[in-house]
Amino acid sequence: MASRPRRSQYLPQEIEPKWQKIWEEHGVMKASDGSPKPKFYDLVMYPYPSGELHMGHARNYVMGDALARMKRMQGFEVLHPFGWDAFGLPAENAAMKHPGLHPEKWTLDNIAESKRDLKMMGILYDWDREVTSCMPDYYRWTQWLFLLMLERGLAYRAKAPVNWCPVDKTVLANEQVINGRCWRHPDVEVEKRDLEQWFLRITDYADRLLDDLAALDRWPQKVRVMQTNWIGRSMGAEVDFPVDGLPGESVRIYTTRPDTLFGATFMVLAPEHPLVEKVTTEKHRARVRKYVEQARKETEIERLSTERDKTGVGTGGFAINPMNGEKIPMWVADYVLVTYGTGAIMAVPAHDERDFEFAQRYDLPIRQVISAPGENGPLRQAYEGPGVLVNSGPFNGLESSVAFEKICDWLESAGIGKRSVKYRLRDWLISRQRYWGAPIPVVYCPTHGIVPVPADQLPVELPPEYKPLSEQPDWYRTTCPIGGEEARRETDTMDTFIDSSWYFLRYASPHDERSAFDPELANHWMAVDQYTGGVEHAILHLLYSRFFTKVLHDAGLLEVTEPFARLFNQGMVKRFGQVMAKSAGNGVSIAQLSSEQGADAGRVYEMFIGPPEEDVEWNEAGLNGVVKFLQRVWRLVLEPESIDMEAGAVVAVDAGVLRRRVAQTVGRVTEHYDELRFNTAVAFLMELANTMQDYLQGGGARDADWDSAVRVLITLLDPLAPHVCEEMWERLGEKGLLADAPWPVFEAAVAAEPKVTLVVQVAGKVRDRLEVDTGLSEGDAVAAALASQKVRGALDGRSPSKVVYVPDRLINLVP
RNA sequence: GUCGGCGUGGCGGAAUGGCAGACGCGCCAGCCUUAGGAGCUGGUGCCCGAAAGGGCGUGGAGGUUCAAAUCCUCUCGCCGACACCA
Repeated sequence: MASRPRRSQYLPQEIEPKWQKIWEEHGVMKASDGSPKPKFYDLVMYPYPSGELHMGHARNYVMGDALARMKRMQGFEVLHPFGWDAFGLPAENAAMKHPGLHPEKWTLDNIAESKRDLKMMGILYDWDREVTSCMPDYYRWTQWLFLLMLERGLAYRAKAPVNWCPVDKTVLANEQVINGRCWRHPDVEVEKRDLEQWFLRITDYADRLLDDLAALDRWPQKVRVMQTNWIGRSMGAEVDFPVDGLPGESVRIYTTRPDTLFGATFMVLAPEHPLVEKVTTEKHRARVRKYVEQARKETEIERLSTERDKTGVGTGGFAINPMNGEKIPMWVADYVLVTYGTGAIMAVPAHDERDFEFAQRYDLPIRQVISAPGENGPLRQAYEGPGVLVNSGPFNGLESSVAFEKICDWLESAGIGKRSVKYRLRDWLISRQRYWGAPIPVVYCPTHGIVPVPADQLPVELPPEYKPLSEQPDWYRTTCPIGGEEARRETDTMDTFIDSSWYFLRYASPHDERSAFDPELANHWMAVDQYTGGVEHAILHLLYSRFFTKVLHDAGLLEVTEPFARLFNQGMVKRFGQVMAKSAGNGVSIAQLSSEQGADAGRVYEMFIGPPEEDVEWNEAGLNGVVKFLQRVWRLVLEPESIDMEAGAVVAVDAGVLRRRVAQTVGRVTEHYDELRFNTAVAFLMELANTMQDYLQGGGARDADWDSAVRVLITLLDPLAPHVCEEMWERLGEKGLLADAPWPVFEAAVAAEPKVTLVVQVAGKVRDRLEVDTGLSEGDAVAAALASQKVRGALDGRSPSKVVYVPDRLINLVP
């Protein structure tokens, strides 16, 4: 140990646990429902409880925490809750791997571990409001919401093709099918089975889910585009094509290009289309059956691949094009999907790439009906653009967009077709043949059919034994709630995305035993003011939550129609070029960081490392830089006399410059925190620290200006490095967060830019400086300057080689 | 293929029409020191120059503007999402 007096350093290992304990004892982040303060709902996506956390997980929690702390200091009543998306497959996998381990135990153990790490990072949540989706007091209300959907006609049962493992006798998720085989039995081919499944009618809300996106102007553009594409609304027409030789029979097709109807040279039915058998002639029957059988076996993924050549078979049957009475051959091909539109299309090879490819392969006729600019002679590829109609009888000469409307009018008046809107969004299949989920609360009664479990009998609790519900007769045997007959419970559980579609409402009244949420409290806290989480949820979770919110609004239980006012997707943390993950073995453990550089350093570093929406690479050297910064702040605040003054500062910072820097920092840091631009906020704090150091080294007095700089520095840094800041407050003999240290306000008098200066330079020689009133925009200020006598004189008829607009604050900061 | 995003020093990145490279890392030189992965000072885009100073510079090519990393057109490269939706 050195005997020379050391500069003091703070020891995170000592002060961090100390403050974490104090915060917990004082319930610092508990949200009060009846507070007169304006509310701020700061939410991070609740995670799947995966156990020990690393710094990859920490990034968005630190962002959420920093914002919560700032908003609290700004006088908001902050709701910053946390919970666990606790149902799901990983728990079942763990249970299968370790016989005797129950998914619930595994899950709750993981939660305890994760929770410890969050606390170790100094993240403050209102733990009184913690929700855990796998607990009966939560899933009871998930079940209640299902019943609400059922009551409102939004839940229904229908047959759907599913992946079935014949050995496990269960349905598999798409992710569990590997090369057409069961993930747990690599020798066993997965079967496609049509099974009765539960669906939610999200398509009823397609228009509203799409149209309301426009109002979400504080969502990333990217997410709105993704949702728009996912919903995929298209405008077109349905048209009936009579089947030749089968009077009264017709095939309905859907097209977005009714203006190309005269170019239909064949028709294609999806293999599953109900009329395939009927229109097929005897001669073609065997081949068609074989093709249909083959198509059924293929997975969705194989079928939808564009890489693949299109295949199909002729049925021998013909349809009549209602526009011109022409007989066109009917084909069956798997590039037409039974689940979209009407499951049948008219093929217009001249104006559709896919039809063109198919026509070429099977030598089917191609007839151009839209003139392509600069093209004559036979088309070498499909022309999908707009143009003037040709070969289209009475509609020749019309522009395609006009023809679209005229032909639709004609179809409607002739009664053979109508305008139609279609979506690519499908209804939401929510039943899962899994144990670890919320049981779907219905009973099958031989007399009364599907009977919802009465709300006062909820929850339908999971049986204690971990075993498929369909193999637990003691559990599923029950009586009909209506007539008391012997009945059977639904043995499917719900998709975990249902759990997460409403958890943000439960936080408003987490212990309510009479309802899923107290409408009054939910209306008080909603909408979420800031929602932060990974972009991987850009579609599913965010779309489902929007759907649930709208349904609850329609049911009169919620005022808002959108749950999340502002959305932010943080980037991922990488190390050694890979995303930090337990499986990759490259995670920086929170426990270890905490015992070495400290949680504060980790927090500040992770915010400083790069733009919050970008992926960033963790590196130790950068972390050490932040450690140095925090230690420097510690010395500036607590022992400024230790700052070496011998060298003297070359740039003398006087009190005026210091004051100005302080005011500027308050303004910029506040603004950047609000926009979650933490990387630049940290840079501004470092600049302030640099200026303060220059001030001391230039012999600046430790007077009121200095004290105010110190106070501002600690306050602004507090949301990111709360432990060390609280410790500094205490050592200065002042109150910190616990006493609601107010957030500094940008002092308008100093902040305002009273003037700007234009520096005019001609040929690098002639210079002039001109002060311009503020109130003028930059462009106007420059124009005014260029028009002024003073500048005109300096220019002497030449044009300026350089005009620089310098805001006053910069001129004063940079001598 | 379609849609979206991004290209700036040795590195992470600032600057969203107004001093390009803030802030940090790294590196160079020096200081201090019972020596140390500590602290302090100065330097650090590239080229010419002893310096003063000058020239060039935000993937590339054009354009708009007094002024462009920023806006527009084309182009090259990387990343992401969707992917036969008729």
